[in-house]
Amino acid sequence: MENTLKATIAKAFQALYNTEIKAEDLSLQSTRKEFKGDFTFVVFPYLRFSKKKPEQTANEIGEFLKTKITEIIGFNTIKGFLNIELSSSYWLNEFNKIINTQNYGLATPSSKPTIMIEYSSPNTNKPLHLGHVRNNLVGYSVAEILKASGHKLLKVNLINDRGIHICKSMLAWEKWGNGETPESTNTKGDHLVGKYYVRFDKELKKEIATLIAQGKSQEEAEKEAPLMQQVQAMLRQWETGDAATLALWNKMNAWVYKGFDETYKRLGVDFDKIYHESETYLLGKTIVIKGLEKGIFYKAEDNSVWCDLTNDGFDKKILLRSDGTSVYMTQDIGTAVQRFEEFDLDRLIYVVGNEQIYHFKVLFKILEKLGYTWAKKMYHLSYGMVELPFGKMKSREGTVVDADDLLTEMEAQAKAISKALGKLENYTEEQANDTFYKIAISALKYFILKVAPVKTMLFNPAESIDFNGNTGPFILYTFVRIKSLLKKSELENSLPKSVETGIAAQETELKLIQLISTYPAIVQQAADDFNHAAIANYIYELVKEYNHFYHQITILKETNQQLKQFRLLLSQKVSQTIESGMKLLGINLPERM
RNA sequence: GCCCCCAUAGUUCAAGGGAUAGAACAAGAGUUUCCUAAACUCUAGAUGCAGGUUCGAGUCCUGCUGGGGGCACCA
Repeated sequence: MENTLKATIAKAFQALYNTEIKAEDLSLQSTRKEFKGDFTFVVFPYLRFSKKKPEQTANEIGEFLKTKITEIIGFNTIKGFLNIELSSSYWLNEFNKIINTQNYGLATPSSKPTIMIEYSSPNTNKPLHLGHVRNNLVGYSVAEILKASGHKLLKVNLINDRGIHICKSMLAWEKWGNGETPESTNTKGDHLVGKYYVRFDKELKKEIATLIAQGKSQEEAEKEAPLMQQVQAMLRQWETGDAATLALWNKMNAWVYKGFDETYKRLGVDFDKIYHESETYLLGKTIVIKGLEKGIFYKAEDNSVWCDLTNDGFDKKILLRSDGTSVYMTQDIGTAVQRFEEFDLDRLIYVVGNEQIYHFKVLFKILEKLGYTWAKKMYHLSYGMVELPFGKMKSREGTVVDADDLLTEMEAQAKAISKALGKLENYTEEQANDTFYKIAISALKYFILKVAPVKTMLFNPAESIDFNGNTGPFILYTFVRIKSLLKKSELENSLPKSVETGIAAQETELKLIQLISTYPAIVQQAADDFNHAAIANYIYELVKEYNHFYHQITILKETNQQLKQFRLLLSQKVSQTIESGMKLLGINLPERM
């Protein structure tokens, strides 16, 4: 219909004002809800062709459209806005098309090229906190949205399993651990390792304070602290492949992986491939050396290798240390090359926090300088920090919101509310717990994903477990109410495949059809913008409109069978659209709550 | 010092250059002989400042203010 309207408007310009305008250059928008109409055409930009007043121009075009398109039952013009009103039979006909479309709103799977998306990328020295949760949820959701838009997706995780940070936990465990294990302490492995990371930091600070008291400067003290010296020695031992160090490293990392797996499972995220930094950190060196030979990079007097980006708006960037070892950038160059060699990728998306914007700009620029044409296919999907009402999250200081604790707390809250409302009677304990989990995880995911990725967001733990308002549980509630309605109707599986387009549909019903009809475009837009918040906001709008409908319109007691069936079909399609959209956010829905 | 991002009701978030800037929470007032009241209805309340571009600016440009982040032989 939008295309028909545009084509006809173009014809109107030809017929009325003798002006050639391409139909695809015209833009239509949905009429805002405070005005009557379905689609709106803004005439202001075209007044130079009509040479008439806005309202007159709009009226003339409106009249032209009305005579050409039978579905138009009327129009109104307010200033330069032409609001086109379509008949209810048009919308009911649209509805019939929609309910007979398989996987409505989703493009054919794998009909578009492959996209690789890297997300999560945790360090193995501490458990996941709220910042990681945002990363995981954003990465997973964007992957689902891109899949829905037709792309084939490769979800990958690069685990940062080596370096000084994990050595800190290892050293602290050796010194003060007394052989503790996850089993002996009944602690998740990542939490146990994190405990020693915090311990290391605490002990190091003590040493530094002592040295400063003895007259050293801050800088000297940090360098000379015995713990610092020891941990650096440990990293060197790791790099030379010292058996005992590697054994400890393997043992503690295994604890962490087991813990991460539990958290990933609980968050409902997964990966098609996992990379470990311990296996990739040497990559890139030969590429850098080749670049050096080609004169793209240069060597400093001390033998360190650099890339001069001062003509590209960046600084100079070191690529190999004077001792010949790699840095973070070197590794990223290597893994990028490896990935494009291994897979035929249309895009490579990195979901990484916005503190690394500069790093990725430099990475992409260096790859471009090296002559890789695929460098322009790389994209850094950055997201803002998660802030807390009481200050910053610092894992070394223990001021974090731990991912596992948060989920547990939210499940308890869901349970308390359900109990207080007397819901879920005659559910088994297992069924009830599954429902509490679904409610809690929906609250967390929706809370985070309704905010656009670029924004720094504030996470208030007290408010986040409030299940009223624009929240996941609010959407879940609407969904289960529809489920209950369909069940009670006893017609769920015997509804017709179409409705009579002559029935008297109410305004709220037509509004719902209209909203559902925009779903495919919303999915596409969200995919183009990598923006899960567009999906979240859309579902919320749909749910609000449905709740309005639900309160205003009688369904099961409607005596007109055609109307009753239509309302049930409409409810069913709304529930399916909610389910489809929520799946793109990684949220599964319960049957009852 | 240089660079990047953000700035919208008391608070947390919306708004593909378009109309009277939407919600939610918090505040106040209502709605259950009726399909799940975790709902619905109503009231009050906002574009940091100064210019510019445009028929039209929360949105684009410039400057300023405020907040965050980045500029390591760390990752």
